[in-house]
Amino acid sequence: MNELRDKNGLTEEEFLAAYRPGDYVKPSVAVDMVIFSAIERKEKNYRKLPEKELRVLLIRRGGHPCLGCWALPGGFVEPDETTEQAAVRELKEETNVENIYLEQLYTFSDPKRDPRTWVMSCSYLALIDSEKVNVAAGDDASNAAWFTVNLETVSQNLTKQQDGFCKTTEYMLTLSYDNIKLTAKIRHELIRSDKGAVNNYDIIENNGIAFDHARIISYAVERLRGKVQYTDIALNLVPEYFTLTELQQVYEIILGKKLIKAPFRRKYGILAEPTDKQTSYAGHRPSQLFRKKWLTE
Amino acid sequence: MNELRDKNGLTEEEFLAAYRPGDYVKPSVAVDMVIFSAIERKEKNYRKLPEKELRVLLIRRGGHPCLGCWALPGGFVEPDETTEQAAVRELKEETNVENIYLEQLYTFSDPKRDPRTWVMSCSYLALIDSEKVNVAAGDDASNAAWFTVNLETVSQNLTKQQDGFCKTTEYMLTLSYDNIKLTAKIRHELIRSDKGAVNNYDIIENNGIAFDHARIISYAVERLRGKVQYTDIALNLVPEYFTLTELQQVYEIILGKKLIKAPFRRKYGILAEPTDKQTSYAGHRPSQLFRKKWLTE
DNA sequence: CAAATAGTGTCTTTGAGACATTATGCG
DNA sequence: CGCATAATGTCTCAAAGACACTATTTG
Repeated sequence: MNELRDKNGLTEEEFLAAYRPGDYVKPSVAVDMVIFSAIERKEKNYRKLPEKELRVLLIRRGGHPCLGCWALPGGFVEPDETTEQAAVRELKEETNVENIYLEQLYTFSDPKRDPRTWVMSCSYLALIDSEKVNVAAGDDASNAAWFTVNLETVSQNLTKQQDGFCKTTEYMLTLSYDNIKLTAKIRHELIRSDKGAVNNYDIIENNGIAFDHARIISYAVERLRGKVQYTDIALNLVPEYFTLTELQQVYEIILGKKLIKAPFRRKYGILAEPTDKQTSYAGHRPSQLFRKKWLTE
Repeated sequence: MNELRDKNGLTEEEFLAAYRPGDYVKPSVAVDMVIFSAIERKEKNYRKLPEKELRVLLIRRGGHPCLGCWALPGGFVEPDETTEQAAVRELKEETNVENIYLEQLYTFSDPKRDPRTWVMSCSYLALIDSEKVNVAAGDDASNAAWFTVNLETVSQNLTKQQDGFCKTTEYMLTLSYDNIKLTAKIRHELIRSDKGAVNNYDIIENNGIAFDHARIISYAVERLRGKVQYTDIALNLVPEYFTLTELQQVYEIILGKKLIKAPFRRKYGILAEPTDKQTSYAGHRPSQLFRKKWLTE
């Protein structure tokens, strides 16, 4: 607190005591959580290992707008909390989950993104391991579901311009659960030149995904794809004891491609600490179980 | 727009027509811009190359709160614009700069970060090349200045815990301009375990930097340090024609360390397209001039 | 010619990619 | 015994780090 006086002769203390907020229009600020998990699909052949899938938790909207559509869990930020605290609180209230990995993703602020009124969304990326998944959304299970996530590039166009370029990429996001299939096509236009960088994202098709949540989910997948390669973030998707093959599967479903075993283990084996436990009765050679070894730098 | 009716029998159209925003307390949302540039220090020895410094544009506050302190340029978001559009508008209004690189940084939302009222800050990282710097803040030059940025780790403490660790790092941020020296010490506590990841940032000392802007600037430096290594973002800090040594200097001041010439050119030479121009009368062998070659992927 | 930087060559080390080989519990 | 996966060895290739050497303009 400083003692300087402003042009009205007030100290900071006096100024604050006299301060009345102006009558400006303010936005509502919500948090939306993209909660991912790596869940095993049931395998018919008893000898084969189950395959994992990347899933996201969605909640079916029971009221307008976007009635019947599927939306990310979320809620409004309250005046005595940070957006992160709001995310933690909503996570607990809405999905009954605590103590999971959470990081701020991006703040979406298109004034038309909510048809009701001006609502910004500060989005969070959350990761939860497959053992905690069953707990999630226990209360309201009929309106919550773990959708399998698929994000694919469907077309790309590159145009060179003077001093830069323009690249247009179209992504198809597919979310499936039982016989429900939600899709969205997103167009990303990137213009790069001496005059700055412009990123335009547009949802150009949307089937059943509420608000701009298709865009938020796509953004989250991209963030996850990037960070998984140079951080230990993937450990949050794996249970307390895990095999290296399991960890590799997590990488494969995030990156959307098969990886080769030996180099994978060389690179990401540092994330795992061997234990004396093993898997058993798997119909083939047992596998050593590991524990998480978080990177400290 | 869907035709489903909600529990009150309304279609979405009817619902929206009847919609009245609730009377909840809402935050103000501001944008704050961390505008960096790489500016050459005057060199006394005519033969020596000038050295670059990483600088950030700050504006001296003329009113409470934080009267007399130096703050990031910024302003409030208006109801018909995105935060990005607000950043572009404020940049033009407040510093008279257009067409520069801009990317969203982070949304800071501590409800106490502004002593007046509840104000969130959606911060942006902006980069401007040294040739455009003179224009910046032309109107209000006496209250705007390019401060030299220094961010150093002053201590680090690592404690292993069950299933994870806790790391505490203290950073010293020093901003200097003429004989003005602003400093802040920031403590970052990172707790990582099966129960999630917690990041606590606290400003534990602050001399002359407004609000939580010391934290925002530190965050921006870290983002820049990270991104410079795997993107072409550094090109935004270099003029239309530049030498590879100049580009290397930009990397060096961002990363805070000397780099070796040959490997630097192998790695980042792809960002530069040779021209037939050269520097001249530099007191030593002239250097080839390059133009920016933006990465298209 | 000397100062100072420009620009290149190359050795070493590291690590990723690709593939092959050996090992082993289970039914 | 054979299925399916576990675990490791090794060759190749690409890139980073480190250092040395040559080239060139200017005062």
